[in-house]
Order: sequence, then structure tokens, then C-alpha cells
Amino acid sequence: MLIIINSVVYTEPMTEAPPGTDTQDRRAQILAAAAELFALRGFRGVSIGDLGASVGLTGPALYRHFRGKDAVLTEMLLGISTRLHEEGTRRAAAAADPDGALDALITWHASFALGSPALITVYERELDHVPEPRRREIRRIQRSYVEEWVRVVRAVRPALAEDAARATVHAVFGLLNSTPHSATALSRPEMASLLHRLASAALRA
Amino acid sequence: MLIIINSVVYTEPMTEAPPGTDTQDRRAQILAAAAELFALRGFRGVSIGDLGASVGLTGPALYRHFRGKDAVLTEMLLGISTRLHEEGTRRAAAAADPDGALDALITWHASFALGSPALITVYERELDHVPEPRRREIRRIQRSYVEEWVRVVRAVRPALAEDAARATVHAVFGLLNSTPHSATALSRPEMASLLHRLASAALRA
DNA sequence: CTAAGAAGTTAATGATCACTAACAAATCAT
DNA sequence: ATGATTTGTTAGTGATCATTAACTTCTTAG
Repeated sequence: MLIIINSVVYTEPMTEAPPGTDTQDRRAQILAAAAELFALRGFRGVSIGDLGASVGLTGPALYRHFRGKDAVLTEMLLGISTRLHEEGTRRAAAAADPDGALDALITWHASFALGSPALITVYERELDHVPEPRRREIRRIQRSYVEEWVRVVRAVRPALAEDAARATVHAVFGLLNSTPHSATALSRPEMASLLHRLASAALRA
Repeated sequence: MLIIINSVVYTEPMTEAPPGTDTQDRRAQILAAAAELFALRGFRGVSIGDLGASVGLTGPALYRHFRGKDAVLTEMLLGISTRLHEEGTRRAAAAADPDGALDALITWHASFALGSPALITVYERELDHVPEPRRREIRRIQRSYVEEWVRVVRAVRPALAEDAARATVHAVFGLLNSTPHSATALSRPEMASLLHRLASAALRA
């Protein structure tokens, strides 16, 4: 049914909201859909219209929930970085000894990468599209996470120089984060166990 | 000096071509500059104008050398894939035994990634922007390269299942290709040797 | 010398896109 | 009930950009 007022045509509003459309959920819903799209086509390859359509809205509706396209990415990356860092630090601290802490970090990062391939892809690729000063803030958190790994690695291998430890950690991140890019025939537990073995071998080599 | 003909103003042409502007070099020159720009800002973040300016020309001049922006990326990725595959296969074949072949592959890939960080970045990230059917062609070559690695890894570790070997190879590519993303304090030979140790440990774990 | 082709230039053209404006409907506090 | 706030809509707007057109200059073969 169409309603015409002042020569403008409107479609009749939906009498019932679709499930999951509660006010409070919208931001999370948009963030989740945006993660998939950004991972698939890149930040610049996704339009505001795409973003809106992915949650059943038009493009401009997005501005009721975020200041702009940048803000969606910023909040996403801030969330990922914070989660990686906080949970990683928490798990490492809960371990009995350095070896246990390193295993905890590997397990945590691998499970995050395997469980949220879209998020880890965005985390790896899209920081450049976050405007300052938030970019700097996110980088700080990322650096803290790396430094947590470096501390644990050096606790396990005291002979390893700090520079070499940092480069090793970055390389192992590359290894763990590469998962989403390779469609694998392995099941998720198989993949988790394989990644853990590979990362552990590289880190303790 | 300005020349005016039919009310149109022209700047006087350069009397001498700048160095390195030989006809035959232009395509290579554009490809090299484009690799840096694509690696830095992504395919979509680089305009035709940027591409032209990076070699001292205006944007549209590019069309005298390439069919379009896509064609620059296509040729770049075809070149990278072919080089990786051919030289990798050549070096592996020249090795005395499987262990030597694996070391040769690691050394080759690490030296390529360290020596051409822009190319390896584009190789990793921008294939999606190549239009079909060339994308399929490039993927075929990439797959051949991966399968060469899988063969060699399984020759060294016959007990490893093919699926696991392929997943391992992808993960090690992630490790080796991560170099450009981490500004490291290590010298290049140090980095090469570190990467070799890490990759070798992961592959032979 | 000269004509033709190669390699530039500036100036459209048409598409896409982020964001804003103006308005409508739904919700919610009083 | 009702007025304010929230959340949505459609319709611009201005910027950017890939590509093409039209024209000029350089080079080179004959």
C-alpha cells in the first residue's frame, strides 16, 4: 500500500519490527555486518549503502548510530585491539609459569583468529583508514599486546635479544593471522592444534 | 615561455627528455612506482592521477602504456606469481635432496619478501581487484607455487597428510610475508636468517 | 624534408559515493 | 492523550575518479 502526502509517495511502515531490531542492538548489528564486508571487500570497497543494506536499512540510516563510515571502523578496531590485549594479558597472568603463559597466548590468539576471521582480517589490514587521533590510540593498544608477547617469549628464552623477540612475535602473528586467507580442508580443532604446533615450534626454535 | 594557438595556451615542450624516460622503460617505470603506491595505500586508494604523477606524467598519459588501472595491477601480479613459481621450482629442482629443496624454497621466498616488500604486499592483498579471466590465471600460478612447496614438504615429512601440509605451507607464507608490515630494528641479513630459522622450525616441527 | 605513429597534454563525461536536508513514523515520558 | 525524542525514509549536493576526446609535440622511417 502507498500513502501520498504533499505529492510525496511513502510506503506503508512495517507494522512489526523484524527480530533483532531492538534499539540497543543496532550498533552491534551494524558492527558485525560491517566486519564481514570490510574483510571481504576492504574498507574502501564498501559503501554506506552496502553497510545499511547489510542490516536491512538504507545508507543514511547509519548516521543515526555512527558519526560516519570512519567511526564504524574505528570502533571495530578499538574493540578488537582491546579484546586481544586484555584477554591475552589476563590469560598469560593466570598461567603457572612462562611456558604456560606462552601456550596460553598462542591458544588465545589462534582461537580468536579462527573464531573471528573477519575481525582479524580487518585488524591486519584496515588501520590506515582510521583517522587520527584514534589511530594512534589503537596503535598504542596493539603495541601493548605485542610487548606482552615479547615479555613472555623472553621469559621462556632469556638468551633471545629484545629486537629478535619482537620480530619473531610479528612473524608468528603473520602465521596465526594468515588462517582466514587460506580456505582449508581441515576442521577447526585440527586447524587450532596445527597452528598451535607451528607457532610453538617457531617461538621456541 | 608560453605559446598561444587558437586561443589555447601551451607550455613550451621540454627540449630534452629527463633521464630514464626511454620509451621501453616507461611500462617498467610505471609498474615499479605503482607497486609502491598500491602497497602503501591499496589499489583503490591510488588514483590514475597519482600513478601518472609518480613517474612525472599526468594521469591520462597512463593510457598510452596500459589499457587501464586494472591492467597495471594485472601485469604486476602476473609477473610476481610467475617469478615466485618459476624461480622457486628452479631452485628446488637444483637441490641435492628434499631437505636441500625445502631450504632453497625458504631462502628464495624470504629473500623475495625481504627484497621486494611492496610486491609481496600487493601479491598478498590485491588479487581481488584483478578482473576475470586474468584473476583465474594468476590464481592457477599461485596454486602451482603452493603445490610445489607441498610436494617438497611432504618429501621431507612423508607422514604429514596432504591437507595438513597445505595448511602448514599457507601458514608459513603468512609468516614469511608478514615482514614488510613490521618495521624491524634488525638488519636485512639478520632478518633473513631469523625468518629462515622460524620457517624451518615450523615446517619441520 | 616530411609524413606517420608514438607519447604527451588539457578538458569533458558519467559514475560512484559520503554526507546532509527535510520530512515521517514509532516510542516513550508525563 | 500528547509532545518530544529516536529512528527511519527519500532526495539532493559536491567531491573524486576512471576513462575518453581532441589536440600537440617528438621521433623516426623513407
